[in-house]
Amino acid sequence: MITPQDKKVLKRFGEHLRKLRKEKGLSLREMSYACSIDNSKIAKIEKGMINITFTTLLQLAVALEANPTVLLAYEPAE
Amino acid sequence: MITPQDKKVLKRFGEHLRKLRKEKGLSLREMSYACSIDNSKIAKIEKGMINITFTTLLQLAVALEANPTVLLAYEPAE
DNA sequence: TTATTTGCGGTCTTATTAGACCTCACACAT
DNA sequence: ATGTGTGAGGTCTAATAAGACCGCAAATAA
Repeated sequence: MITPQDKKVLKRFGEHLRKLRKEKGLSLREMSYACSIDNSKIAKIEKGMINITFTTLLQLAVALEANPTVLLAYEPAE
Repeated sequence: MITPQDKKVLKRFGEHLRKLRKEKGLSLREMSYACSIDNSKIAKIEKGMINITFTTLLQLAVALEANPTVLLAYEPAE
């Protein structure tokens, strides 16, 4: 069950991910290629539409060439 | 699809989680109570049997009273 | 011994992710 | 105007996480 609370959390994470991707100068399709995740899926993640799994989280880190912890290093929803 | 590679990754994460739980001095049931995740599920996570979602990851951090990044701060499988 | 706790694994249903593909509108350059 | 890249969503199937419950064997306590 995906609670309204979760929605906010996922949305916040999505914003963070988007920021990281932009900083890295990647387009959705470029990032898609870099981590083998469909670009439409990445867009959904950034929009907080899906609750990604652990392995997907690590894949994203690969594309960003960053330590996975970076993906969780952000201010939670205020 | 859950590849053999993923299996290793999840197993490694499970070991790390288990270590964190032990350090915190929690039993599976205590932790279960602390984050509202069924104890049988936590056992499976520690055994690397399931690929948890983002929100579940955050829930685990709650039980450990730790920053979510701590859950990803470990040496990946060698 | 007896009782309690603990880790662990199985089962079942439902909700949802994964994964692949497609379409569209918009911007910008050619 | 034509082509290209981009963000954003929609659709479909198969795989699987979520969630809740149960039972058991070994360890621990009483």
